Amino acid sequence: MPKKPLILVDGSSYLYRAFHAMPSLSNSKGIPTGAAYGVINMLRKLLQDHNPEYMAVVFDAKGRTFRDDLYEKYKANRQEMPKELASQIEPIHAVIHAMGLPLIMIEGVEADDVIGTLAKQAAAQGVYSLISTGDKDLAQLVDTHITLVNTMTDTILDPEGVNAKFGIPPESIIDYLALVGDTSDNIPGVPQVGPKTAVKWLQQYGSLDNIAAHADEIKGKVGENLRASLWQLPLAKQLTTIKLDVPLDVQITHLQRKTPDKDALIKLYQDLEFKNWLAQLLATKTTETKEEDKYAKYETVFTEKQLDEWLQKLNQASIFAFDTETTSLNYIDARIVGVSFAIEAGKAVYIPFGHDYEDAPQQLTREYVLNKIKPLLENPNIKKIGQNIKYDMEVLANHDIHLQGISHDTMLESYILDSSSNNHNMDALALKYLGWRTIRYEDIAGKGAKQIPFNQINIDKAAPYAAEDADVTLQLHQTLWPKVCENSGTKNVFENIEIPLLSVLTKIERTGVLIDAEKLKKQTVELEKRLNELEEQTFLMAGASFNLNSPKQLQEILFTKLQLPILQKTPTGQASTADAVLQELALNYPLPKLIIEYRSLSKLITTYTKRLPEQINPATGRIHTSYNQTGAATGRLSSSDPNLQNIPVRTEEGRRIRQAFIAPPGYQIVSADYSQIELRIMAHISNDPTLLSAFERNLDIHQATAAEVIGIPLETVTSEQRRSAKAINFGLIYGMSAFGLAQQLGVGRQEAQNYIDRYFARYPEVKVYMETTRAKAHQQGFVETLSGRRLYLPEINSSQMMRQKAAERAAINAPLQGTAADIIKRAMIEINEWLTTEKVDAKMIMQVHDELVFEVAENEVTTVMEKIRQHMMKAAALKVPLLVSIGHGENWDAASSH
DNA sequence: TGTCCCTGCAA
DNA sequence: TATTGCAGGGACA
Repeated sequence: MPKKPLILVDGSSYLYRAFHAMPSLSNSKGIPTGAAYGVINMLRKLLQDHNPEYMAVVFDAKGRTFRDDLYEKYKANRQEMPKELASQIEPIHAVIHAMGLPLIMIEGVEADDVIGTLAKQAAAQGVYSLISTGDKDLAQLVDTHITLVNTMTDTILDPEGVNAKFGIPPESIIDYLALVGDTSDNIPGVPQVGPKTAVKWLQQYGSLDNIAAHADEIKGKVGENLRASLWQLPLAKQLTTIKLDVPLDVQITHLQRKTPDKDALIKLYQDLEFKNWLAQLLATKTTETKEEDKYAKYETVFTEKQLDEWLQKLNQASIFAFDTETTSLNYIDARIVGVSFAIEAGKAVYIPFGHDYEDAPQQLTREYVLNKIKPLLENPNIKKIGQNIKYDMEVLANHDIHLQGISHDTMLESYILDSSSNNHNMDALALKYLGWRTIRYEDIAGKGAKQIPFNQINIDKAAPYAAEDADVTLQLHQTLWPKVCENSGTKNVFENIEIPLLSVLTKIERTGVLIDAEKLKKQTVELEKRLNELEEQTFLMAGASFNLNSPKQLQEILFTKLQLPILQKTPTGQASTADAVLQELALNYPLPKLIIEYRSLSKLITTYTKRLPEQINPATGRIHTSYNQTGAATGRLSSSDPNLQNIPVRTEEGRRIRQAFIAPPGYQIVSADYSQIELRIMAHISNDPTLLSAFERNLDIHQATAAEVIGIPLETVTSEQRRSAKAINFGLIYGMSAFGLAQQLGVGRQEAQNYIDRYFARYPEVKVYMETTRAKAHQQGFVETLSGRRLYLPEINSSQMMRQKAAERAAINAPLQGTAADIIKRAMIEINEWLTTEKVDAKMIMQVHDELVFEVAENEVTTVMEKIRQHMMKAAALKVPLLVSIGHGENWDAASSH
């Protein structure tokens, strides 16, 4: 017989509670997981707190119960279980099984009845029970042997606890429930009798029967209600009474916990994407398997003979994974310290040659190893797999090795499968797809200020880490590649866009951009002078000095000290001091105007004029950005360190910064951008005749839109009307609402709605596109670009309307933004191909979403510009021409045709 | 030192 | 309560 208490879990009550507590949680594929998370979390806590020997998790079975037979309206107003909840039941049951916990469902009764029966059976044998539930109805079961615990709130109810909480003993709970009723179960109770009255009566009369016997004594409307309800109280009592004699096959002794099936749990947590629990599980698993077993098949190469043996194997392989270890994360400064290779899963080699810490063992020299592996890495017929292989290509290029045969990058494989994931690093992928907890860089190099570069790391520590990188990369590829191939669109984008783009980006990044640092420094001095003036004026006007860069202090001055009206709050409830707010306040007060100017100048200085010169690499004299190929869910690139995709352009002072992006002597900057590419894609996809025709006739699209919507001739459109039309055209791309458009235009909601209605009346096929895209997204859970790039929308069927609407807007935007991204990426690949094979004296130096920037030899500018235009135009065949505007000049600003 | 918040730059 | 990004400074743990 059990010594510890028997734990009985009311699974169904937690299921509903968890579902409503976190309805929006879902995994990256949009499968809801909130209820599963809640229930499993509760179970884990229970196991941790009590470590029970005997336990059962009880759920309601499907179908009718005896209560439905007693009372036909029982639970009549309860809605059917939501789809998002129903779909989680199976995984929850699977997890419970994998945890080794007995799971019970009995048809014809509810979970409560099973729990009651088991608890009473246990009590009869002298065994204590702890019932874990969120449902107060079970309080009727509490006695000397039975206690309730709410695992979510950590409250425990024993007989005294019930008395303290309800004011009545457990024996009275049934009577109490019958009096009060239960709307969710559709048990009526006595009208106007709530917890207070029911307790008062029970304290006075002792029981429901005695209350009924004295019903005449109770005065007033409540007394009348009681007398009118008397007939139904016996039934109510029957319904609320938990059955204690359910025929069960199981004995208490059958409820012993079994050993958890860790592999099954790992698989389930992977699917549900419960990363923390997964990591914990793997951590315990790793300590179980001996370290030396895991890394036994990794080799470290110290001799020429060893190297030759590996080279022979690698040269015979058709495909292998490899990784470089370097002195720095900066791809320009990085020097290679060692390389690792893997040809078959589980086996890998690390070849160190640059570890130079004190007492480092004798290694082969860098020159020797690199010379040996160069032909292998440059052989296009031997395919290579990497993780973020762009980085490896760049550092290899630093040593004059030009990687060929790049066929796969596991980071890109992960991205193409799920672009909305924000983490495609190897450790995360290994955990997600292989259930493998890798050695982290921090584990061997330390973190923060104490981190040491790879060349300082002991080879004994570095070798398993480095070899594992190659091994994991290979195994990830083996897992991910079949998934990529499942869908032809996904495979197409991977093979024809993302992989070929790698070499292009490598080249752009390594080339870098030339900056006129002196010009920027001069501008900094000028701007700082003006900034100081503004600061002085502000303090004078505000009557106090404060930190203008601090929104918190500024808010204090504006809204507390000076009592300006609060027009808008930030998402966290603070009074907003954002530009739009200050603009409006500036109409009535002088101070906000100064702050607006201060802010814009401060931004220009700190982010651009001061910062950019600091980011010039001393070795090359140029700025080298990083393009992140997996940064944007829609398929766009992103740029960082520094971000060259948000250089100012809208103001004169901002354009001075672009003037500092210059060409070297004998060269010119050429800038080419797609004109209205997203609207053109919209015309193509929607097939709207009016929109198509406007582009075919090469009209000013905003002017044409204004003419259509207002119903006036093209030439009579005013600039104000054009501005409104431009706002609606942009809004379309973003899946706008009437509210958003109203805000943008500064008009009323109704007026904005009228404007939208008129737009859709003139462009009916655009409306159809919007509606079918929304419907498709809801139905399949993802949207696609013209090339077949997918974007999953996990929240498209969220029960929170806000989230659902946001997902719908993303669904409308993604095919447009994503197709544009696909097109310019194709253009980059074609242009790079042409520049290389024709040995043109021109270099691609930047990409800014719909714009490509080049450095071109002066004497070739005209011909090169024409070629670039041709390549960009034919990067996609749409029903409308892809117009490219192109210009050249001494600097980026001058080259932009504005 | 790391993280969140607010703000603002681009397409 | 319009899409996608990156980054700086302040505030705070």
